[in-house]
Amino acid sequence: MQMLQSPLTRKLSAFVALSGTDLETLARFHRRRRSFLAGHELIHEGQKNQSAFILAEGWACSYKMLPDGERQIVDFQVPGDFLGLRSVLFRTTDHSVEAVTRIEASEVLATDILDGFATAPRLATAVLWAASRDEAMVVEHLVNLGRRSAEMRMAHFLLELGARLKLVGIGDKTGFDCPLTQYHLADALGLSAVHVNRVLRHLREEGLVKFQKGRVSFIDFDGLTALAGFDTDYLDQDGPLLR
Amino acid sequence: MQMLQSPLTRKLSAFVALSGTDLETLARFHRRRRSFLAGHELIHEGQKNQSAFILAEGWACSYKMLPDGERQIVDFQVPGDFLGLRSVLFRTTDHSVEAVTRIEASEVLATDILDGFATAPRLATAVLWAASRDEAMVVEHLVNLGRRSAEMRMAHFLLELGARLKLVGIGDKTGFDCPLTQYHLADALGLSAVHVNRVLRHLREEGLVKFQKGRVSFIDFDGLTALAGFDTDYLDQDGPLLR
DNA sequence: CGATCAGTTGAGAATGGTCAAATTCGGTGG
DNA sequence: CCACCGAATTTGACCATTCTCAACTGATCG
Repeated sequence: MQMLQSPLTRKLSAFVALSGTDLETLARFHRRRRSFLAGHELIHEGQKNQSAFILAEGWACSYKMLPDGERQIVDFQVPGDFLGLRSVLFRTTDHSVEAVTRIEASEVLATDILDGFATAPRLATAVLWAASRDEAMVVEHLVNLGRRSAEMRMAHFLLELGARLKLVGIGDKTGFDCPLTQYHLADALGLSAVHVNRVLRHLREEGLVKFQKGRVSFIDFDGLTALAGFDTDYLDQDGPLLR
Repeated sequence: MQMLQSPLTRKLSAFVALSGTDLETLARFHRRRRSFLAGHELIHEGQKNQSAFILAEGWACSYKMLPDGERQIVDFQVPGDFLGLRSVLFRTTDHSVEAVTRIEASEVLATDILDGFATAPRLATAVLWAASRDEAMVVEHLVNLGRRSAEMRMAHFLLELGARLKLVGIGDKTGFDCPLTQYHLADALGLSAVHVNRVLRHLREEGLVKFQKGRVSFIDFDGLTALAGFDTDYLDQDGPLLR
């Protein structure tokens, strides 16, 4: 089985050196390749026995709807991220996942994961690490919503996305291509779309970041980092760790 | 090893029927019993190789501090909950945990958990479930902060705590004893302590819920549930599941 | 019996929301 | 190539939720 290094492999390798068995098991997660159009809902809140996916190509977002029709985006997923891993063990899925762009993803059943854990313990640790990292991002997002101003939220959000994309080889310190609309940002940051627009303008006028025509450009990276109080520690991605 | 059923055992059993081996392994997690005074910080953000704890008695809270000295409480822990499980695999811990009351907890090392996973796979699944459930609560909390008004946040928060405590046998439909101050609520809900006070007064005047002298009393449970848009699905606690 | 900490209340300010209307832009059909 | 459409973005005016500051009450504790 000779596949090019998948984004997930790349990400996990940044945490732990994977053995041959690990890589084979991981490769087995990548049978059942699927592709979905932008806007398609892969995972439905309230669904029973939902399987998970590994995102290979494109962007997705996970969210919850409220009774009044409002939406809160919990996180965006980029290549190498799991979709729906959290509630693979739940009776009913607690959130939905939708393709933001056209995406390519591998479907993974709950049994694949649990069996894989039994045969490749080091991989299990790596997947646990990835899940912990996802949770750490959700936690940081929560802090963002609870205690930061609209401007800091936006700055922090763009910096986090930049850091995550760098890890999978998309984008660099100067910026990244970003298919999100201002409505996506609003639903993620707990703001109105109108205010998102104002915040983006202000950050642009301050000479910190630009978000135009589907590209985020960091103008003053350090200034932005300082404004956001951004610290990459919670992403835990400073070179491989063995244990 | 014949110990009375610990709150964690009780909680996990609500998810999966544990075998003898599982229970023994679980019991081994409960060596290294510690006790801490109210206010003690058990887990420090930024610390390396921090161990985790299982809370047996009392309340704790996990939080992050911001550069400007503000605090965001991510979650409260009640008996049966893990403390610091998320970053047991991280180089540096991404959050702090502090005892709200005097607490009793068992210290668990990263190796205990990983070795335990190898010998008791069903227990591993149960712990993964518990971790997923913790994450689901953080996600619901995030939705709370992003898209709900102060009043709905408070209502939702009190209902969730009530549901969690019922699962471990503390409190019931009429209410529960609650050692939190209004400052705790403020830091958890992303509000000022002043506004927390006003919101509580309003909920009391509406005849929905009372929080006085360390006790939360549900007056109109259904009305409160409707106001909050509270749905227990994400807690996934409707009777045991085998698989 | 001060001291301290949690809770309570009021007045004014600020951040961010709502509503409504323009403007830009990428596509699409003629 | 051009007219047109819908979606995304932009801006203004006004409004509301929540914050901040400040003062006061009440309980607890040495």
